[in-house]
Amino acid sequence: MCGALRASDAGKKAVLMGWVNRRRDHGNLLFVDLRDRSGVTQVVFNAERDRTIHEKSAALRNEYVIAVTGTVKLRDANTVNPNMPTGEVELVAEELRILNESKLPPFLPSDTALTNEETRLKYRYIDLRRDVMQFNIELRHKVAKAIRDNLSGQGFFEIETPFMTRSTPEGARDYLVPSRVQPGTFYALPQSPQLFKQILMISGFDKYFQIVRCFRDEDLRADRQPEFTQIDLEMSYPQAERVWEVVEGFLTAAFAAAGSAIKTPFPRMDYDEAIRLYGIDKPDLRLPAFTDVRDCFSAENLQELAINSNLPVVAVRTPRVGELSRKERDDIKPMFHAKGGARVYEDFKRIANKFPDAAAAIAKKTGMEDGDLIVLVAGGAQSGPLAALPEHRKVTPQELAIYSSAGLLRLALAQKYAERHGIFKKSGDAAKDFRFLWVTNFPMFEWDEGEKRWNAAHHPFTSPHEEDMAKLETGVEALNDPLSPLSAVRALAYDVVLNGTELGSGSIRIHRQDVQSKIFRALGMTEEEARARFGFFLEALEYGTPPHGGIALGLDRIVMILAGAESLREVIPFPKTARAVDLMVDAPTPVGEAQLRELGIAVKKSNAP
RNA sequence: GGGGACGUAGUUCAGUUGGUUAGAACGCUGCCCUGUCACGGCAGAGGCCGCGGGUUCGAGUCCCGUCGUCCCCGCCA
Repeated sequence: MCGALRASDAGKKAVLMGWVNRRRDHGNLLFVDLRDRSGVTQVVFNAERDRTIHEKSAALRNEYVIAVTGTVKLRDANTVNPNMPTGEVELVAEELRILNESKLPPFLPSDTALTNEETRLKYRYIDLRRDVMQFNIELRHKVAKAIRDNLSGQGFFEIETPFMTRSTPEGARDYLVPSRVQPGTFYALPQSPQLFKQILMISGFDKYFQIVRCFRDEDLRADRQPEFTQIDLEMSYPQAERVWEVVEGFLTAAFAAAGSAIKTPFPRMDYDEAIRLYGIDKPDLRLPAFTDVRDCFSAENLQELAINSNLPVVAVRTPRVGELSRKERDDIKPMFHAKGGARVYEDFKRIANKFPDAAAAIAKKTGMEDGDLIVLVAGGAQSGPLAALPEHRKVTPQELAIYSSAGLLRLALAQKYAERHGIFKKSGDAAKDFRFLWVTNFPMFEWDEGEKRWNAAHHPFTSPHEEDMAKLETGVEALNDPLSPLSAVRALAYDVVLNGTELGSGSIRIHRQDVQSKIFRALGMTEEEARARFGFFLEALEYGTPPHGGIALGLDRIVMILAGAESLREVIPFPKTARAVDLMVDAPTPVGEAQLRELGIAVKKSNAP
């Protein structure tokens, strides 16, 4: 292999095959860097030593595929290249075969400047030759293998589930596959193997896992692709803590495979606490949490600032941004997307001028240091008096509006000034670079303001807390009430979060048919609707279902973070663009009339006025 | 569905207030070069300024539309 030769190989005969990475022509002396996935070795064609082969080498161009036979030679001390692993040796060419020529590529794998992504994706086969991509794909392989080995070692069976399955609308949109044998009917590609893995528990395979492709027809993001890979697992009889142990086990193995020693167990945090401290259910622990500074102001202060004194006043601290220019301060306001009645007070200096006592108290309470930026988010006075809220509701909708708009601003500011505070830079210390967290006790239901009903926050097979069953009973009687006791039902659901990215989501499932029915009812589904959608599953539940639970983690996201990449596309060999297009194969495409006819499908012309 | 950024040579980019023949670097082609490793030197080729329309004596530059890529919000049970 091109990356394998070392000083100890000197004098040996060797055959190297690979691509011409670079060519340096010195007249009668020609150097070629020969590349394969293992690395690069310098090959020397010397006219003095062998005129014929030197003449032949003149035809070599970038990305030609060649085979070179020669002798491994120790380089002279002054020609050693300490920057490459094979830099102590070179291959003196004795025989050259050009295995294939290459057209002039649109960009070279050896280019230092990165080509625009559109071109990279169109010529993905060339892009993948770049050493970074080779590294990422190899990393992906190692991580997946470590996880497989670890879960097998923990007694899990890898079991496949169907890709062509049943559409169960609700949640993400399905990708549909038309049936030719039964025209007018469709399979759906799985959004996750959720029901199949639960049925595997009912079937007695008490520890299941699968590294499996999932499909969701939703809009894309840097960390969301329409097809993505999950590490899906399920086990019988576990407490949530047991599932977390399993996950911490395989993540430790995966990160070890990537050269990082992470510490377990991961810290845990209630959903409500996450919202209060970070304004988001997937906090990035590398950045400082919020501080509630309402009590730093006097009642008169708050009135003067037109701040609602019943709601929290959140201080967002961004460390070490230094002195901000006037323009930079002005730029903060547009970064703030107010939810509800939330307002931003971005000019801390002005507050300090007007209310020196309050500012001093805030600086002290937030631990503000020189160069730190403090921005306040609070409820406007006009956001009105507090509605009479049921006391079981821990974070009220008005509070949530403040917390979550502050949470978004906190991340946007951290992103914008990443260069200055340097918190996102890898330090090499795994404990600092990888901040894992379990977020637990999610609410079971979320109020859908548009539809005026309750949705499952996780999925409808998630078990509620045993203690909250009573609230479920009474809540079912108040289905269309946003203040229904349903709001206080906690789910036995948990997310694993890394550096502000949701890696995975899981829960203890419902194993009793009567509880499952109640949940469907709470979601506004009639018995008939539930039967029509999930009948097969409800029936299966009635045949001796063991308690069970599990989780699914995004493999792509794990590898992305390990690779230090900004986008999933950097760790997926053949990804899609933001409009879900594969630029290399040019998919999706229209299909022929004949093919459609056979499927009993007619395409409606959509460019009607 | 909404907001924002971008689109100039094969590639990465520059292009001033709207003004002569649209530039640079890398890559490419040819010639020279025996110790380079992001080799060097000389010469050369290479442009539908994304596409369509408009304003103007004159548009890469201003306006409108459109297509494409990226980022964010909504969405992602």
